[in-house]
Amino acid sequence: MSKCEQCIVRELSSLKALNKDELLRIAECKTSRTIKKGEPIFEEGDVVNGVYCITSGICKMSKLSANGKDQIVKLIKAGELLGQRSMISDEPANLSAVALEDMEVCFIPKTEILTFFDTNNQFSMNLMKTICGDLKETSDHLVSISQKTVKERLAETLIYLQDNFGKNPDGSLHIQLSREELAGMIGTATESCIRLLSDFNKLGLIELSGKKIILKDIAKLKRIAD
Amino acid sequence: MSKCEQCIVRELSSLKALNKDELLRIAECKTSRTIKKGEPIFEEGDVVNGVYCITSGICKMSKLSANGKDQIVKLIKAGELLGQRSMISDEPANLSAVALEDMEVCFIPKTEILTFFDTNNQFSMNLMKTICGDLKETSDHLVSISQKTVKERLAETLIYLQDNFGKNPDGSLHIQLSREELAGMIGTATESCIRLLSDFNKLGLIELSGKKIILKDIAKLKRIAD
DNA sequence: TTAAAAGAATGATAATTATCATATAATTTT
DNA sequence: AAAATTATATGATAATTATCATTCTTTTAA
Repeated sequence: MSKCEQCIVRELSSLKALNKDELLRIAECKTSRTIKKGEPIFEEGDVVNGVYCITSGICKMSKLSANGKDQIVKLIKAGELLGQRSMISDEPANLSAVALEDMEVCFIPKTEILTFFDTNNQFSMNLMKTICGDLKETSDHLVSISQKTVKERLAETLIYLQDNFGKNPDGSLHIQLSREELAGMIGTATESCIRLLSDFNKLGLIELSGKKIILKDIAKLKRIAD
Repeated sequence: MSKCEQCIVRELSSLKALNKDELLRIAECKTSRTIKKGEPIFEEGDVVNGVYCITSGICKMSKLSANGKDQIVKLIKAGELLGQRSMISDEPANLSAVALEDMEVCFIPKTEILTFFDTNNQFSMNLMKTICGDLKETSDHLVSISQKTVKERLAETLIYLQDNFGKNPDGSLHIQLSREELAGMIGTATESCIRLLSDFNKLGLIELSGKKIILKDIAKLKRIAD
């Protein structure tokens, strides 16, 4: 079992405030797990007694609405923590976390995290700032969904995906979302999403080849997104 | 100047974790202010170097979108704190806070709050839980705006307003929102909101008399809201 | 390798929602 | 109290978005 010292999560998340001793304690109590693409890490309503460190891979956090559609609230990638919110609130998970590609995660029990919270001020401040950042992002997302058209949101989302998850050597978006998932991100019907992608394609803003999406004219996409 | 001990904010917010000494320190450094209905406490982009305790009144937190519409993200009432998020993130305010009725607020400087954060674990845990609660609420709001129709959201919002802000002796909603503001809460055009209120009125779900809204059939409203 | 299943694309159409115009009511100002 | 301003209401219409049906394509499984 690795000692967590070289871990990307340690480098990027609130855990960067932990010292060697604290990291050793985590290394001893953590459990690692592999999650295949499409599988859940946890689901809405599950009691998650700790946090997951994402060592590799990407997952979506989504909520099933009454009409059967899955709204994607957030994407999470390697280096981030998962399940902080429900651990702190002491509530079952509000969202499901499902792998978008194969993942490696480590689970750290709640008791351990709460000890750090009490004894390491920098850690608790980091955790706090992360959650505050999430809150700001979610508020902005809310305003965007509420006030922008589907077309604007699609353009905005495509740019977001490229900026945050990068592109493959061939220039296509690295993150692999089905049309249904992309629709679930922007909050629209799958067909509407597909139609607009076709439009963007015809206008030369993007290029579609199979599942792959290549952004061709980012300036124009940005102008559409506002 | 009051000593904060009897204050409703002390009773309801994260500040309940503070002891007498800590309350005295706040009492000494706080500044009180009256805000008239319609006036801002702070605006999007302002640097807010502390938090506001809401002693009385209600305010809306909103964000102006590119198309000139004001999206209301959250309502805040007496007993709550304002500006925690941007204080922790160390960023300018992401939302504007505008009084919906005359308000009394006390301002506590950031330095003071951060001292408590470092020295009083219960306080920092409370603050954390509050922000986590906000995050959950905002996520749920996001899913609702994204997946529900305007009609469903209107019904949902009317019930929310009555549940959280109560009703007057005549049975009307206590909180006074203009049609434009109500539209800004549910994320729709003012005219659409007015039209649906008329429909609800004709169906006997609510009663409109001037600005006042009386909920007549909560069960049916709930059924519409899902 | 072929059959079956799932995903993507497109057309036709309906439903929802926004916009513009205008009328009426309420509130504020003079 | 009258005039002016603002808020609310409603009609007509346009734009956006969803839904259902169907075809084509890709992936998965037999």
